[in-house]
Amino acid sequence: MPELPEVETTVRLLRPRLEGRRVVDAAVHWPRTLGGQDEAQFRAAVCGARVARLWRRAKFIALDLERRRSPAGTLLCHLRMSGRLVVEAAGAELDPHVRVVLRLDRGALHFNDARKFGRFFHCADPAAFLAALGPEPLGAAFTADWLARALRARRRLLKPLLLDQSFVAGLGNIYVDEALHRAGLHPLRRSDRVPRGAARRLHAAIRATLEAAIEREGSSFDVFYRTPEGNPGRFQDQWLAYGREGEPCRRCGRAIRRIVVGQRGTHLCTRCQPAPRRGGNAQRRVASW
DNA sequence: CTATGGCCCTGGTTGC
DNA sequence: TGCAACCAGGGCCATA
Repeated sequence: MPELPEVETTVRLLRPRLEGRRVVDAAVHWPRTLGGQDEAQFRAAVCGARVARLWRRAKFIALDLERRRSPAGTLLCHLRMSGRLVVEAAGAELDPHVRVVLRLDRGALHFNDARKFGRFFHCADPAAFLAALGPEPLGAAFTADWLARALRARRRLLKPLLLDQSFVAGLGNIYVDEALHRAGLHPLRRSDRVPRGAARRLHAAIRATLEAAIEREGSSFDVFYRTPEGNPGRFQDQWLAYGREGEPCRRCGRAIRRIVVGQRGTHLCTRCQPAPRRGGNAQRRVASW
């Protein structure tokens, strides 16, 4: 599943092939990819524009567009589960899962998305569109101190909170499990009961995990995620918890367990990530008046 | 405020 | 062997 490291890898590898290119034509093969936007308006917004800059915010890939050197809005792409962006040679054969094609003055950008969850949005003001997102975990605003306070300000289970893009933006199921293992924190811990020192460990773990994953161009474990050059990522070889049910914890040797938290498969070491006191998952409702 | 569950989708896996 | 049922998973929405 493309999460921050996979999206960052996509942006980095796509940048030299996209920046400076002009969109000559747009074909939408699966209209729902536009999420309700009018297809004709979308095509009009994109065709003839030049890709001035490619950037990332959370799991969104953003293409700043220009016409005659003036801003012409931003195309935001979200890969969701199975989306992939690749620049192909002009006239390249169309894979049956390609949902959108932006024909360029040199080559063509193919949006391949088997599960059809990915989305393309054209918007005039991306900052407004992205305003509801929490801080970038690799950005300057995401400090250990901020995280410690933010955890205390909420009363959520750790894992669902870290998956909440309005809390921190960019983590998904894999990297939350990885970061929690690295920090030695149980996914069912309540956020407001995480001590300061543990919050600092979590902060460091999130950053280290993401940086290491970017370094290895993300994680691939099924047919879906590939870099824009067609290569699988290499971080799956270094997973500590995710996808390792029954395998020994790399730190202590105990078998990794899989539980379900908020409908999500969750992987952890019950020795390195001790369960919270009194169950933790049960929201004990105390009668009060 | 927080939690739960449905929905969107399809390819891969599991079960019979 | 063949086929149906099941499931994962990000984000969003309605409901409790």
